[in-house]
Amino acid sequence: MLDDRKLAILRAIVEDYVSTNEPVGSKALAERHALGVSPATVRNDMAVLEEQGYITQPHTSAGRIPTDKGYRLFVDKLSTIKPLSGAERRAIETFLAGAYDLDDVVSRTVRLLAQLTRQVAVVQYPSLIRSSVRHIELVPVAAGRLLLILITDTGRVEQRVVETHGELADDSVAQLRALLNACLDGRSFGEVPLAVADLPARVSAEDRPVAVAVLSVLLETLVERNEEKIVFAGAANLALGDFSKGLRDVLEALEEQVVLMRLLGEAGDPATLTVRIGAENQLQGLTSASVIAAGYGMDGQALARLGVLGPTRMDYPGTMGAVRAVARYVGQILAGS
Amino acid sequence: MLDDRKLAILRAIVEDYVSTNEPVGSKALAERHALGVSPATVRNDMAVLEEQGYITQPHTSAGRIPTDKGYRLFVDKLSTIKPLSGAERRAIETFLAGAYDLDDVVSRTVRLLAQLTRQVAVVQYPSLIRSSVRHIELVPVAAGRLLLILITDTGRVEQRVVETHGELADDSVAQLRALLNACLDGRSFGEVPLAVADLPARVSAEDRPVAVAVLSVLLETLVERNEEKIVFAGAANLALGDFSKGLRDVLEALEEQVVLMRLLGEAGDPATLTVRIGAENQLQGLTSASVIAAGYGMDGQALARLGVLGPTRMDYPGTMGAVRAVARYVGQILAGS
DNA sequence: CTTGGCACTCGTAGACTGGGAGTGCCAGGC
DNA sequence: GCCTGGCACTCCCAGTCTACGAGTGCCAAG
Repeated sequence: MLDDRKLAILRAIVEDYVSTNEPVGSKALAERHALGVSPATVRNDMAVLEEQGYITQPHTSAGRIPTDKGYRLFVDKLSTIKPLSGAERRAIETFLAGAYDLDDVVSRTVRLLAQLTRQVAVVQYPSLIRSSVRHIELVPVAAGRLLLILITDTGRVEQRVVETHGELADDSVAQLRALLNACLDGRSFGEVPLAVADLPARVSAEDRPVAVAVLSVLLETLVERNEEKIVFAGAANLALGDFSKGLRDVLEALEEQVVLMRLLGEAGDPATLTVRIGAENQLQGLTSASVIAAGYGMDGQALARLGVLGPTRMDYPGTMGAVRAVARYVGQILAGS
Repeated sequence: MLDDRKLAILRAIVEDYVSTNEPVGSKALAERHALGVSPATVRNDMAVLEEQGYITQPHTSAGRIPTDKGYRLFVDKLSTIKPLSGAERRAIETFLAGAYDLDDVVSRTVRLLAQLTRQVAVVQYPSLIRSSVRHIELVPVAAGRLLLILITDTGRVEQRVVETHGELADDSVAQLRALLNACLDGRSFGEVPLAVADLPARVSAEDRPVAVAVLSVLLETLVERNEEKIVFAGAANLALGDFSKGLRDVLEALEEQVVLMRLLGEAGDPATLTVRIGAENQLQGLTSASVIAAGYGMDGQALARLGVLGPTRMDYPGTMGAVRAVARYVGQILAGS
C-alpha cells in the first residue's frame, strides 16, 4: 500500500514538523533529507499520503503536517525508542537513589521525568491492592479512638481512624494487634478479606465489637484507596508548547484524579509502553495531546503506572526512551528499599 | 492629602477595573457611580491620583488602571472583607467534615479554596515543629532495617527508614519503642531534642548503637521535614485570568516548594490575613500576581498557612473572605479530630 | 472649585496590497 | 511507467494605510 519511499517521506515529515513546528513542504523535504528524488515526486507521494489520511494541510497551499493516524504509523513502524545517554542514565540513578521514603521516591520521579522530557509527568502511587502487608499497627489516640496504620512492602503507609465506641484496655489492643499481624503479615492485599474472615471469632467476646470495627475500616481502606493517589509535575512545560488555547482544558484534566487514571490506562506488563495519540485518548479537550505511559514495579510485576503528557507534536522516540528508563529505575529503587 | 471624593474615585476605579478588565475612563466612572460630579472633575482628581502613583494609564489616551500602590490603599483603607454567604459556609463545612485523615483534609481544603475563589489555592501541611508527638512506632522491616513512624497530634504521619547495621532482637525493639514513647508522648517537637538527650544512656550497652541511629534519624526528620510539604490546586484558573504571558513563570513558581513557602510568608497570628500585592512579593515573574494568605491552626496557635494566588486584578474583599473562612474551618476540623 | 468645550493623542479594527511558499497538474524524458 | 521541470494558481502573512472612537489635558467661564 505504501512503498518504502512514501514511508521515508512520512517519517521525514514527522521529524521535521516535530523539530520546527512548521508545516513542511515538498521542497524543503527534498533538500534536507537525502531522498534522491525531486520535489515534484515528493509532492506526488504526499498527495497519496494525504489521501490515505496520514498527513494533512492546515490551509491550502501550506506544507503538510502529520495527522493522529500519521503519528500512529510513525510510532508503530517508523521509529525506534531512543535509549538515553549515559549521562542521563547516571543522572537518573543518582537523583532517585537519594530518596528516603516512598513519598520522596514518587515526588523525585515525577519531577525528574518532567525535566527529562520537558513535558508534564504523571506518576501513580504504588497500588495498594497489588502490594502486600508488611506490618499493621494499632495506636490508641484518644478515648474511643484507635489509629490503624498499614505499612506495605513498597513503603506506602496508610492511616485511618477507627471509632471503637468505648474505652479499650491496652492489652486488648496489644492482643488485637498481634492477631492482625499474625493473620496478615506478608499477605497480599488481595488475600486480606479472606485471611481475616475468621478473626472476630478468635478474640474474646468483649473485644469482638472493636475487632469488627477495625476490620471494617481495614477492608474499607482497601476499597476506597483503590482510587489511587496520582501526582503530576511540569505543568510549566505546557505553556511553551502547542496548548495555547486548550491549556485550560489540559490543566483541568490534570487536576482530576479520575481523568489522570484513565490517561495512564490499565496496568499491564511493566515492560511495555503504551502510547496514546490525540483523539485516541477518549477525552474531550485532550485531542491534541498524546500520552506515553508505562507500568513500573518490582519482580516483573506492575505495581502502578507513570507517564508523560504532551502535545501530539512530540518527540516520540526520545520521550518513550525517557519514560521506559525512568520506569525501570523506579522499579529497581522500590525493589531495593 | 486625598480627600474623600478622590478615595471614592479610586475605589470605583478598582472595582470597575476588577469586574470589567478594561481601563476605566472618566465618563463611564461618573455615569456608573453616583459621584454627583462631572467627568471633567473626575479627570482632575484622576490626574492627582496618577501623580501620586495610585493609578496609571496603559497608553496615553486610554482609561486608568490601579497600580500596586492603588490596590494596596484599596485593601488597607477602602474595602472591608466580605463575609461568605450562608450557603457557602455550609458547603465548606460539609465538604471538609467528610475528610477522614490529614491528607484528605489538606487535599479537600486546597480544592475547596480553589473553587471558592476561582484562583490558585495553596495549602501548607501542618508544621512538624509546632505539633507534638502522639505516638512513635518502630517496625522491623528487614534484616538491619527499622521503619520509624511518627504520628503527630494533627494526624500527620512521618516515616523514615533506619539502618541498624545488624540483626536486632524483637524485645530490644520493644524496649526501645517503650522508652521512646515514655520520653516523648505528648511532647512538642521543639522539646524533642532535649527530651531524648539522655536516652542512649538508658538502654543496654549492646542496643546503644541502634538507639543512637534511631535518634539521629528522628532528629534529622525534624530538621529536614521543616522544608514543609505544600500543595496547590486550581492552576486551570490561571488560564482564564491575566497571565497570558507570564503563565509559564507562575506555573514554575507553583512547582517550587521553596517559592511557595516564601509566598505564603511567615506564620503569624492565625486570625490575620496577609495580602501581598504585585511586586510586594519579591519574586521575579510574579509581579502581576497577588497573594492572600492566612495562618490556620488549633487553639489560637498557627500550625501552618494557606492562601490563594491570583492576578493583582483580583476581587480582594471576596477572596479575603473566602481565605479567612476556610482557614477557620480547617482549624476547627483539625482541633476536632 | 466645578463645568462644558475643544483640540489632541493614540490604540484598534478593517481594507488593501505585494511577496512568497507551496501546491496540483501537465507534458516531456529516461 | 515513473520521475522531473515548468507553470499557473491559491492563499497565508506582514506591512501599510485609514477612519474611528475613546479618553485625555487644558482653558475659560460660571
